[in-house]
Amino acid sequence: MPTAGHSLDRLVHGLDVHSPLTAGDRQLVREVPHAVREVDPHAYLVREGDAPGICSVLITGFAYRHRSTGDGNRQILSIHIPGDAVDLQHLYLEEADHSVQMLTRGTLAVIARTDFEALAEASLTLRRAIVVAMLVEASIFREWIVNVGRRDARTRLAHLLCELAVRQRAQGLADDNSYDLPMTLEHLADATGLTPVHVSRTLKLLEDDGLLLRSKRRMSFPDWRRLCRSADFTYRFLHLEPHSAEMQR
Amino acid sequence: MPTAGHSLDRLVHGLDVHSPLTAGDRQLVREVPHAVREVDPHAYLVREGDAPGICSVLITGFAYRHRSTGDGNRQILSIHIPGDAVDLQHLYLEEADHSVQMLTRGTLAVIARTDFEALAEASLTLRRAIVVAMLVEASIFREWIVNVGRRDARTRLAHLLCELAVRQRAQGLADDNSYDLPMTLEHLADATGLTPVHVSRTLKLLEDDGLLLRSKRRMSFPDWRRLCRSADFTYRFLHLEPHSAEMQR
DNA sequence: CGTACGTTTGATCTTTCTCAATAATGGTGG
DNA sequence: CCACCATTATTGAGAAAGATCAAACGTACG
Repeated sequence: MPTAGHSLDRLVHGLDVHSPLTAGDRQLVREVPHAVREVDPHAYLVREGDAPGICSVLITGFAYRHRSTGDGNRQILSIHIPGDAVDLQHLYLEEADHSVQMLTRGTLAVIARTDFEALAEASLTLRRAIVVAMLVEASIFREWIVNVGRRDARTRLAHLLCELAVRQRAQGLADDNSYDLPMTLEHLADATGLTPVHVSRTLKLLEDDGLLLRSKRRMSFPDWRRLCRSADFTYRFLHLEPHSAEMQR
Repeated sequence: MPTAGHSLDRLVHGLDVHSPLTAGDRQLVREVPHAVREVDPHAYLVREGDAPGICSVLITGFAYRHRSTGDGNRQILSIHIPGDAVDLQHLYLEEADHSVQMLTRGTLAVIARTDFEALAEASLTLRRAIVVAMLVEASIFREWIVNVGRRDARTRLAHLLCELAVRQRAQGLADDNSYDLPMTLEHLADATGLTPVHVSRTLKLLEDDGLLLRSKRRMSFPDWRRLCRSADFTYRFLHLEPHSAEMQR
C-alpha cells in the first residue's frame, strides 16, 4: 500500500480547479489504490500506439504530449503540470494517438485502469469532474490551434507563457509573477510551430519590450497586464472555477 | 412529440462508429425526447460565452467550430458532418469558449441538457460511447495542431481533404472517392491557418499533380493512396472501429 | 441582367526558416 | 573545485514560404 492521502491531493486539487468536488468525492479519490513512481527526465509515460492500461497523475515535475509528422517534425500538443491526470485523453480509447513524455524528473501516482473506472462509477459529481477535466484539456487544444494557426511568433510565445503562468497559479504552484520553465528553445519551438532560432530572437524581443525577464530557466513578468494584452490572452478557455480564477492578476 | 426514430439514427451511428453500442443503447438513444429544427446557412448553433442548455445533433448539413483572435482573425477548429453531436464539447462546461455555426442549410435534433444527461446515466456503455465521442473530437483537435503547426500549405490542405473524406465514408455519407465540400476558400484558409489566396494557389497545385479534381464544389480524388501519402494522412487519430475503418481504401 | 460573392492570377513585401559559426551553460568525473 | 564535454542558446546572412495588395474574371441568384 502506498503512502495514501497526500500524493493524490494533487489530483483532488487538479479536478477541483475546474469542477468543485464534494467532501465525499475528495475522500474517494484519496482512497484509490495507486503506486508512486519516480521518473527520469525524458521518460516516456505513453507511446503512440500503446493500449492504455493505467492512469498516471503528475505529482511533481512537468510532462508534455507530442506527435510527429511523417517527415520527422515534432509538434508538442500540451504541457502538463503537477495535478494533471495525464492519461485521461487515452484511457477510454483503444490505442494512443500520441506520446507523453517527461520534461523533468518527477513523481507519478499510477492508478490501474479498472480502479480509475471504479472511481468514476462511484460518484456522479466525481464522474462529472473527470469529464470536465477532459473537456478543459480539449479547450486548451483548441486554443493551441488558434495560437499556432492565427497568431504571429511574438504573440504565440507570449500566449504560451501566460497559459503556463495561470495554470500553475490555479494549482497553487506559483504565487508571484514568475516560474521556472523547464523547456528548451527546441521544446518552445515545437510547441509553437516555430524554429528554435526564431524562438530565441522572439524571446529577446519580449525581453527588450520589458514584458519578460529571464535568468537561467526562471521566467518573470514585470508587467503581467501588458503581457496578457500582447499575448491576446484571455482566461475563458481555461474554464477555471471563480475561486481559482481569483489568482488572476 | 417529434418524428421519433430515424432522425436520431444518425446519432446512433455517430456514436457507434467509435464505440460499439448495445441494442438496448440504440433503443435508449432513439427514444430520447428531441425537437427537429431546420437551420439556415450561417446560423449560429452556439456563441462564445453562451451557457450551454441543449445538445444539438447534426442530422443533415455541415457545421463548423471557430474562434477569433483579438485582432479579428478567425480560426476554424473543426468541421462537423451529419451524425456529430455538436455540443459535447460545451455541455458540461459553464460557458462556451468558442462558437459553432452552420456551413450549409441543415436539420438538427435538439435534445435538452437534462434529457441528454439522463441518457448518459441510463447505461454504462452509452456513457462510455459519449465520452469516447468527446475524446475522438479531442484527438482531431490534436491532429489539427500538428497540421497547422508543422505541415506546409500543400500537405495541410490535402490532410484536411482526407480527413473529411474518411469521416464521411465512416458515416456512410460518401461511397466513392468524392464528396461535396461546402467550404469557400476563406473557410479553407481559416481552417488551415493560411490566406484564401494561398489556398487557391495550393489547390491548383494539387490539381496539377493529379491528386484532386474540382468541379463546382465537388471534390474528387483520382489517386487516393497517393493523396494520403502526400497529405501525411494516417487513420489512427480518427479512432474508427474496425468495421468502420473497412471503408478505408 | 445586374449585383454580390467567390475565385484566380500577378507583383511585391514580410515573416519566418535555413545554414553556419560562436558563445554560454550545466552536469560529470577527476 | 575545476576541467571537460555535451547540450543549449545566440547571432548573422541569405533563402523561401506564405502574406498582402490589387485587379480581373466567374458564377449564382434575386
